[in-house]
Amino acid sequence: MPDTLIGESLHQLMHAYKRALRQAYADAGLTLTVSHIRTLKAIRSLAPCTAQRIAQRTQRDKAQITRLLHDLLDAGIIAKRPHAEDRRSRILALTAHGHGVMEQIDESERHAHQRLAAGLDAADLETFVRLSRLMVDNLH
Amino acid sequence: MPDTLIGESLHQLMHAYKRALRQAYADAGLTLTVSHIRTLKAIRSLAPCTAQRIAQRTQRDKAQITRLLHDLLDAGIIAKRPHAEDRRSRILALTAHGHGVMEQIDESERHAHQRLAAGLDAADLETFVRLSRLMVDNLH
DNA sequence: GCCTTCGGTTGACAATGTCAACTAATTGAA
DNA sequence: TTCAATTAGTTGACATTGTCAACCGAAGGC
Repeated sequence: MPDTLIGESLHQLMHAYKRALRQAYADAGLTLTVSHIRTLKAIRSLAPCTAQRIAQRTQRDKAQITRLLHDLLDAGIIAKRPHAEDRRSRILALTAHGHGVMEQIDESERHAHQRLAAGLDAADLETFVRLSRLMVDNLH
Repeated sequence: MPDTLIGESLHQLMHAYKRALRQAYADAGLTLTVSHIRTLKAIRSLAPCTAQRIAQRTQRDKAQITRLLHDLLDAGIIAKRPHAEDRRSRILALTAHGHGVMEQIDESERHAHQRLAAGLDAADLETFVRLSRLMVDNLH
């Protein structure tokens, strides 16, 4: 098994996946980028949460998170309130509007994910995720 | 199995993998980017080949390929010669210097790949690649 | 010969990623 | 209590990666 095969497979899959996502979002009339949407999913999943928590979850640079959050706040998709215990931090959550946007996102991704997983059964998918996780953990 | 789990796993794995690669290249004193190196690997694998072939293999935009090839030609890592049958095209291959650089690249990646695959056996890796390929094909 | 398609180039811009410097807040040790 | 070290988030600057368009000359098909 040549090492390069994993790397190349990953690159190609990532490109293809992102392209599929972008197409799905564009088809749904969503103007948000993959990064914005990924951040929103993290917020939904972690809500209520802080910027730091999102950065940890998504393994992204806090500077990037700040910028993405700024856009999402401006768009009224998320809202912030003070953190009860830490004045440096804010608590973030989806707005009602944001919940609607998330539904659009979920709907638009449905097709992309169905295509991605066509012909793969639940065990395959679970294996893929499990192996991915192992590899991520290996690199941390 | 929530759809978002695959996507999020992929994002995280890709980020981690690229970071590991960049670190490995930097540690080896290589100044080439992940994209340059990926292009070189394609050339080595396909040599002799054309820009178009590389673009196909790596699923990248031909404009990007042109730019990357330009850098690699400038650095003397690859060389070009006329295409026997198509005056629009050139045949590309690694130079002797380029072969040396590739050895450095392989050496530097060794560690990163070992870490990536720690605790995974050959069957796991093969499964990962197989599933990745299936998914890429699904999206094309 | 003519028209369409194609390989590669260049331009322009968007998206994503990294690192540094900074401020204000928090924490923990003395 | 004090103070130094650390931390959450912000801003700046720049690099890397990705997309799409326009273009030119070459190739291919009718």
